Amino acid sequence: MIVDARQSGESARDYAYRILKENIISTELKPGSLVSENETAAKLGLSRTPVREAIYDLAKVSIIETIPQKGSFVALIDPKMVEEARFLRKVLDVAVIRLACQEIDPEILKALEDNIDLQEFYLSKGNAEKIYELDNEFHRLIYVAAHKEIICELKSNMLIHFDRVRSLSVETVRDMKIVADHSGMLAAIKEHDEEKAVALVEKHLSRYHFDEELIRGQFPDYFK
Amino acid sequence: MIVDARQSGESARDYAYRILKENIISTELKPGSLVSENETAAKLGLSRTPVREAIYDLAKVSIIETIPQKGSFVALIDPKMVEEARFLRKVLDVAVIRLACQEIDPEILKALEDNIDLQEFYLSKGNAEKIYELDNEFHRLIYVAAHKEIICELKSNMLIHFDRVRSLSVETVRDMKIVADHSGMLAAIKEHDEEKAVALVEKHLSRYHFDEELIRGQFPDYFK
DNA sequence: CTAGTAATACTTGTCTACAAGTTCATTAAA
DNA sequence: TTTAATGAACTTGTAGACAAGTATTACTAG
Repeated sequence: MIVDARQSGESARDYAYRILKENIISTELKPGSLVSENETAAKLGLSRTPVREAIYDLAKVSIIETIPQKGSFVALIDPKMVEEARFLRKVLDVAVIRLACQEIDPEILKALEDNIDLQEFYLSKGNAEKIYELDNEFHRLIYVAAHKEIICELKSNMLIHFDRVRSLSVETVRDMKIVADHSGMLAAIKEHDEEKAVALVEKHLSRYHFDEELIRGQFPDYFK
Repeated sequence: MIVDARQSGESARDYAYRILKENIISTELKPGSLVSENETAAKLGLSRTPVREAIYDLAKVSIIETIPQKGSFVALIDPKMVEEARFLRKVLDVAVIRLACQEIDPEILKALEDNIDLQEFYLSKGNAEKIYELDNEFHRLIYVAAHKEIICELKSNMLIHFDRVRSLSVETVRDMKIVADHSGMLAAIKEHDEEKAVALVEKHLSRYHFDEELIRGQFPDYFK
């Protein structure tokens, strides 16, 4: 497990959650592997309590399965679960961008514009990691524009299933297209053009195709 | 706080969660009131740990607000939050019933039919509480039909905001209409008629109108 | 050598104790 | 009387111990 430092102001629980989530998405913690509360607590320099809470959070969206008196295990990749995550994201993203098209706060609009400027900057630098972060933030801002922050949070938790298979996929160079998609969405929001925005969201999501057979061929043990 | 007995096979954590949720929805635990971990644990005959975990779960959907070293408080009614819950329910219910219309397992269909028979039975008996339970179960079954169980769970958690204001509303006699709505939805699913089903879902949800001014007039202290 | 059993080393579930911070009431001083 | 300080009684955050259950391993009996 890769453990980076605890950020200032981060509670023990949040710290444990962040580290576990990162390691699950990257499959540094392999699907099916045991995540012991004691062992994790020791590695993070915490007691069991906050670690236990973080594990429980992850279990709530079935990315960890806890079996009483046996252990907590990173869930095997379950195509059904990946589909639930994909479905949730699509349904909510579409519904939320419709709201954003209807009315948007100038401040949020500014934040979206700044975000895209940064995306283009890092695209020219070829910094994929930064684009990944900005991508997440861009979509979150649309939820903020629609005043649906809690829903965004719920979605994020579920998205772990999706992000994990994404991280296993061969990363083709598609950052350019992603940034262009975002640009188009922002334009649609400015023009209050719901249909255009929705079409773009759907196109955008289609770029993250889950090629189950391919990944299953490479990592058969990771699957349910 | 009204505490009924712990069910067999129910973990301490689940028990605490269930009791707290019921008391929050019924406003037996008043908006703004303190929910002390120690006090709750004592009342339920548990230790702090499982109670703490239950409180944390509720805090995740902002129905409880925990302030470190100060306390955990039942959230005041926040119309924004009620709206987020309503929005989530509508968007998901619509998306999910579309899937159910496309394809439905005969077993689930049977369960839906049985459920409606029971609804009609209890309607004739005038048993509102049973209808409430069957109502929840009916909608859950549609999620099961669409293979979206986890999403259903996430929605349920958020719905607490919605259910709480619903429980504060004067209960007009509308059970009849609700049961009829369900009947219509089932028919639409059988006929694979998506548009009809969606129209019914939207009509159905419109019956749960949140009359903010009315409730605010009656319980001004409960609001944010 | 094999089969069964007992010990052991794990796991999570729960409980209790302590640490750190907030609030509020009481008390003492001006 | 008013005001400021102090301490008691709360709160949650974290830590660690014990209980109960499981799986493995080593050992003993046949």
